Amino acid sequence: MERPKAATLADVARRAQVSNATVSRVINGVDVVSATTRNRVQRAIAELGYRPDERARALARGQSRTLGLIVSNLENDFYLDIFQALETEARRWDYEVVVANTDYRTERLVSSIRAMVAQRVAGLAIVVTEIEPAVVRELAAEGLPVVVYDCAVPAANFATIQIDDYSSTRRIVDYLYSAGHRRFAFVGHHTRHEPLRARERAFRDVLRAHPDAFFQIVTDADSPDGGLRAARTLVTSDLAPTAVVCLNDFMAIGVMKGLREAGLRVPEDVSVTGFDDISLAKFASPALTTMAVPREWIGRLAASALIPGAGGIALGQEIVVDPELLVRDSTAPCRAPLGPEAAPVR
Amino acid sequence: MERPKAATLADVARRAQVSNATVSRVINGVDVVSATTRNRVQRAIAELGYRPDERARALARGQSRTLGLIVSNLENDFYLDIFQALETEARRWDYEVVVANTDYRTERLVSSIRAMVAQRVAGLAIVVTEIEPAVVRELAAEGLPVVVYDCAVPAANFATIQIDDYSSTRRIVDYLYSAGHRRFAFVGHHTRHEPLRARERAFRDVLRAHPDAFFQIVTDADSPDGGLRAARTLVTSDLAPTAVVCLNDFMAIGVMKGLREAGLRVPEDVSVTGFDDISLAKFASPALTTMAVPREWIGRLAASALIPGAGGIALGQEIVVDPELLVRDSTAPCRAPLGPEAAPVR
DNA sequence: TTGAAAGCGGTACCAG
DNA sequence: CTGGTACCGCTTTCAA
Repeated sequence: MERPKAATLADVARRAQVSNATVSRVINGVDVVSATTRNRVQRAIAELGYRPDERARALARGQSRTLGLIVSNLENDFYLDIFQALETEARRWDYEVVVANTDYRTERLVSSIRAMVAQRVAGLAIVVTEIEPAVVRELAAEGLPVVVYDCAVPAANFATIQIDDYSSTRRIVDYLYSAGHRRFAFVGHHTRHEPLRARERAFRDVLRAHPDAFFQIVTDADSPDGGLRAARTLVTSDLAPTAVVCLNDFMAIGVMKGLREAGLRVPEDVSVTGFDDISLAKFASPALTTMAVPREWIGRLAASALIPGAGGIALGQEIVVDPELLVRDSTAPCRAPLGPEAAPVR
Repeated sequence: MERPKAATLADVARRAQVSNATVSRVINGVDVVSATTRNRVQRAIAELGYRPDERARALARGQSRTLGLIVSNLENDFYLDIFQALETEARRWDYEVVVANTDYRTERLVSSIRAMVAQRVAGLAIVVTEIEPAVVRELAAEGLPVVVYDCAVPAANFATIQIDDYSSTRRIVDYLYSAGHRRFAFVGHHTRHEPLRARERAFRDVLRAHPDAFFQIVTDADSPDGGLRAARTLVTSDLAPTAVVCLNDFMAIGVMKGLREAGLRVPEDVSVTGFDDISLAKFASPALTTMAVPREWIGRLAASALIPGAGGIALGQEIVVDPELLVRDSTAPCRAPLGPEAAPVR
């Protein structure tokens, strides 16, 4: 039982009694091929169940029609949504897209980039938190069209999509503060990614400006599980925060679970906020107050920036998106007695 | 600003003053190349930033090292988990994997299959609900190694991973019945996929065997949103079910949300069950009682079946997995007064 | 309108 | 141990 190897263009040519060139012509619909010849070829194609080898075509053409996307973690809907949007847009232009998952590991970022380069993708979108200037610099030299999210890289072949993490987070904290909260917690995940650290920084900066506000910061994995563990830490802390600002929705889901486990009600006892507005945010109970990041738009934009003629942002450009605060049911005015019951951490 | 095209093997050969063959040898680590030559070549490779073109390699070798995976919907963690597991296993054997999403549409299944064939993937895993014998039959002729989940296709180049949907669902319903429930609802999604219909059939069969049990069936999209809408239907129905059996966890999340919206408590007022045991099931509130399908294992198995020498199941074989019932917090003994308050539907 | 042939970037067999 | 050289499957001049 040998595996029958697929028919080739030459097989078709032989069967249709024409040259390879002619078969190629009808496949690509170029030149003027006489109707009779065309029919003969098409019949041969059908009879043989012939499918052109895309790899060979790309090789011969010297250009591929596939885009690469590298993300940190598809389990986080934030990344998945970007993938879907990117793919939808790419498909419109008859491009394919291959995804790679880094699991937040720089080594995998590196190997994924290498793999993409080896596949000779037409363009590469990088949306990860573990990005490092050094690894990306290598790409700049490559000359490959690249778009990176939330990480400014100055290079002629790079487009950048930024989001103002700092002021977005300020908006969240301001909102919570004016709702009367004074004891805060920030739940983040380990990362050296500057834009993400900016969320934490904004949190700190806002609260430090208020002499009557106190806060603590806890860090865990970027997952509901991480959020859950973080919440367990929070509930046993002295600060007893009434407002928990989460780095993103993915962790917030776990945080709420952890709070509930401890018998605390959201938002009656504790307010919780997320970031991203993943679709699940709506289904969390209660529905999560969050910052809506337009992932759909970002994905499309990235694709069109990578596809020549798709009218996206030009390489070398930088664009910044502005998220919107969505107040849902996980936040409420503070009902706790004013003033800390304990000393603030940090 | 022209995009500099990547260095080729020939460039390296020229720079290192050796033949193409020798460069190829050091790249592949085959044959014995003298240390000095090897060094010279490696230096040239480094200096040029050379990366072998994988497409060309695959073409020349006559075999690719990438696996294809086609799923219905990556947003449903069930599929995502399979993807991750498959990829993990594939990576172990130095294979890549490309995923395609069909969004439950047969047309996209067809075009995805064509695309995979065109890419000349080494093997293809199909895990979709919209599978149709006709489209798959085309593949059988292709001779491509294929593994399909939950859809028996007799062909020499096909491996099949089955799950006993019927008896698994029976187990769930039996459990609920013995917990005292008598008024049931089944929440499914539109599908002609036989194995999925079997879940509904099992539900029906069990309950029809109990003269004192009543039930209704509602159908919507496979998503939390679909579940939400289904729940809204349920709460306004005359039957007022005390136990809701969902086709899967993805929908169950929405169902619980919908029940809560209507002021019903889970599990005090209504018990809810899912199927799959996606990671979010744990984070739902309350934690979902569900049937654990070993996706991790399925993904690995699929990969190894497709990779020669990986020791997976042989092509032409069929294997059935046995899910396990996980009783968590979304189900409880029935507290409602016995007997239906309305006539059963169907 | 159609065919011959030279690549595209590698691999691998055969000599030397 | 190294070089020469036919391909792999398809595209694309260049002529006919």
